[in-house]
Amino acid sequence: MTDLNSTTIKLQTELHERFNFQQFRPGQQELLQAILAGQNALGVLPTGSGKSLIYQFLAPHLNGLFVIVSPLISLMSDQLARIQAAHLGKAAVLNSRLNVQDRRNILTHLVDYKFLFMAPETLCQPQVLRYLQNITIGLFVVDEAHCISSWGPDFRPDYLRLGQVQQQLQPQVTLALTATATDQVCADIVQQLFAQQSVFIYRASVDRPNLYLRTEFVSSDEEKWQRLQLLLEQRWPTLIYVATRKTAEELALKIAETTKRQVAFYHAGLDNLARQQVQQLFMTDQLDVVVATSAFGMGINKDNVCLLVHYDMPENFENYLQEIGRAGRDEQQALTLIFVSQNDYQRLQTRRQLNQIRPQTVTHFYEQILDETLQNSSGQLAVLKAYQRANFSEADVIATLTKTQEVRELQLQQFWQFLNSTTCLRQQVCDYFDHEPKVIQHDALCCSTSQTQSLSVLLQRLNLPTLVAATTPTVNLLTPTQVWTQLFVNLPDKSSS
DNA sequence: CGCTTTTGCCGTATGGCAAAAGCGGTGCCATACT
Repeated sequence: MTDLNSTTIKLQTELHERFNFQQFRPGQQELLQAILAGQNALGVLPTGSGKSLIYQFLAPHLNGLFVIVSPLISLMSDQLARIQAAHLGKAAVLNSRLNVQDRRNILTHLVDYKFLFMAPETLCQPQVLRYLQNITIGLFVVDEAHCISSWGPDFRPDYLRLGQVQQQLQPQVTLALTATATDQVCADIVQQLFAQQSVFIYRASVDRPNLYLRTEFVSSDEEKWQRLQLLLEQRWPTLIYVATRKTAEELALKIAETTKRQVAFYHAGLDNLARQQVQQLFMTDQLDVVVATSAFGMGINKDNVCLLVHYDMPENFENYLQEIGRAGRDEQQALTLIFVSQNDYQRLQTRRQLNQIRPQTVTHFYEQILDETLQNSSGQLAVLKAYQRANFSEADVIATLTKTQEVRELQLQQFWQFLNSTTCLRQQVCDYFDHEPKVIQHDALCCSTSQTQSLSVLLQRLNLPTLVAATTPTVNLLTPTQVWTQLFVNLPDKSSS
């Protein structure tokens, strides 16, 4: 007891002295204590709760290099910049954007570094592994660890190799971090990454009391548009999620033409410059509305989004939670609204069936038989090639994909049931994700099952914070109108494919 | 799967019609090319 208390005080003193924070966010201290005691750990902590502080804090406490696996280059650069700005230790990013010389310099001087960031694809390269196996790894961190479950099977298979890599690297401690994980996803992470090793798990609740969750039933796309217009009368920082790049562009254009909102679209077909411009304009409130695909998300930290609309529904709880989580980061009241349409549900159903990789296709790929499906789908081919690089057997690939497709199907059904249910939506979100049962305060400002009220009445009651007068544009930034021109010039089909 | 959009055919100015095509979103990496 005394020991624990004195450790607590020491940690808090250090937090204050090194980082100038008064106290830990929930989970940080528990995870730190477990790791300092030599335990592997899995932390499920909400976005913005300071996950990266954990490994930053540990730098002076554990010998050896900290290897941090991150899914996106932009996230790596972000973290690198922060560590360098705060002088927390020598740090580097390893990825394909480096030239041969820089890459070799890093790999041959690994002992000089404290933090090394990279994507799983880089980490899994035999050459990289050889260098890493020759030095002491103090901490192995898998950031956004839910990617093991959500991206591993049918998008980025190298995520499935992290467990094997972890065993080869023999780090002193391994830490997995994520913001969203059900019991099943936690089990996946534990099994894939830690196998037989013991793991300390800390899980915070996913509940966000300042988010109002609303379902809005519609029978046509026209009806969506009618209701969206009501929401765009005020100057609220707004994020609209849609299912396709095409819809993103078309809806943004429609909004620009018919409302007073400053708007842009955002999807992965835009080049880096355009993406950065949209992000920056949105961050600085020079854009009111961004219409985006799921490309808009990880690593974008705008805290005052108070209206978040799912114009098209996502295909599962996991994506839904991640996406509504981008509203109300400032703890102010925010409205999240999802259009529920039978058509959209059927579209998702048929698309999922169409796009799944069939066992026969896998067999054809492994036996090098020409397969029509593969010829028509470069995406499927890329996934299979990644599996092959990772030395998966045909049977393993088929088994993994079959299981994943069953899971995806179930996830969609569960999410559809949720949207059509009449019990508290926030309660259901917690029931779905949280490990510990939690009772939600189900008041009038909770969700659309609370009481029937029209959209306009609800908007009055919620009293969302509107933006004040437009901020003065920063020098060198394009004005939104120019962004428009720019974005339409950069339409994806011209440059790619 | 079933619906919408594009293409191809006539044969020569414009449009009508049927057949065919298309049909998602997330990002690493490597390779081959400037």
